[in-house]
Amino acid sequence: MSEKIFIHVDMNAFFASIEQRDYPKLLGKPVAVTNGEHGSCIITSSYEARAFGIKTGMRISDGRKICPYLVQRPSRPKVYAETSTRIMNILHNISPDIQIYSVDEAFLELTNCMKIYKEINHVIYKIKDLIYESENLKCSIGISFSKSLAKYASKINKPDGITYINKNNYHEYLDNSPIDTLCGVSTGVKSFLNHHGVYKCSDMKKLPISILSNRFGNIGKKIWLMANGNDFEGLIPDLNHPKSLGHGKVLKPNTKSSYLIKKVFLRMSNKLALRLRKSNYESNIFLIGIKIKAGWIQKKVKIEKATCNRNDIFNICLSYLNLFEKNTGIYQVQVTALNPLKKNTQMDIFSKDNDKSEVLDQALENIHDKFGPETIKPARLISDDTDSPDVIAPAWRPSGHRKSV
DNA sequence: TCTGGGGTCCTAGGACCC
DNA sequence: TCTGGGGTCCTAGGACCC
Repeated sequence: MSEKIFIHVDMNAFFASIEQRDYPKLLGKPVAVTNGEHGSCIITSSYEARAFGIKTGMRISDGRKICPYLVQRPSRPKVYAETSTRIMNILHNISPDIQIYSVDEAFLELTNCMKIYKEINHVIYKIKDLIYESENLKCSIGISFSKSLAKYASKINKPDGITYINKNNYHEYLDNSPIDTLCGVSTGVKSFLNHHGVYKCSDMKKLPISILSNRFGNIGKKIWLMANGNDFEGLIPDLNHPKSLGHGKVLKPNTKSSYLIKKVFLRMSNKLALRLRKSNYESNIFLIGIKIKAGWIQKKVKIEKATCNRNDIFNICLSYLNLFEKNTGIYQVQVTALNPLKKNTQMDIFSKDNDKSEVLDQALENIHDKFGPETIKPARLISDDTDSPDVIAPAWRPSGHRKSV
């Protein structure tokens, strides 16, 4: 039985590289991409910036302290999304066995198509060439007999690298690697493992798999197998629709102004409604949450009739908010539609059967499409500081890859 | 020192039923 | 009122990813 072949394609400093590509004067310079012109948090940075110690999540002000000439660029989600879509299409043409892992990462299984390609190197260089010709961007590729090792491999030679981990050499790579280099091991699992004397992957041999599975269930088992180079997980096909769609906003710590809190809920509701409508989704379960000092307090609210209407959603938020004392200090809010489903019927905006607010929403949406978001908005939201630009999340899928129902 | 925003998956345990 | 046993559904919340 021949072994499987997986590759993991990872775009190098994706957003920052796109900025450097589109603005050549940024080439060779330390670039930090932030959420909008005045975003305080660094989403990602160019390799030149990383050389100074710039890291994702760092505040831009702290970044400037270690890298005075750091160039700040507002993120352009639309451009990144379009670029990603083209790249994923290229990959899909190489092999239909694809799992799009995030906006800039994908797994491909080449086991079947090796009959056509003969040499693994031919495929790898073909991918790199096609992406470079199309997008003027570079990627790193990891090749191995399992997904987790392929992902691990793609990180080893960056940028623009190729790393092949096979059955003969995987111990050399894996054994001395810190346990948290594995995808799936973060602070929680890591501290548990450290507590049991596991610091690098080879230490895992000393730990019975049952200890991990008792504590972390199936994920624990999977991590144990990964550390031993025995991960058997295949590609996970893309969903037909997302499992949730939502927005949240971090507030100034301990915000008590109910006016401000409602305003943020209104904005989140609007954003969510707009996004639902754009993809023709609606939902009848909403997760509303506020974070107080002690942590999150969330509630799932079920309504009778599924909706994508901003007023409906906002009203759900308001009734939840009413459960709290007026003076509760709030740190963060969240509005999420769970299990959104495609609307059954095409809405005719001229039909008399549609209620007014739906027609209005449709009209607003058309304006937003033409002139950009929030050309028209409720008076309460004019000139306010609660907005933040849209962000691309890992679950985001290039258009065309998420099959519509 | 948890920075911001948007997701997924999994599990323990309570509610409810016979 | 808890005695026994067994099953399902749902929820809250933890952990992780980019």
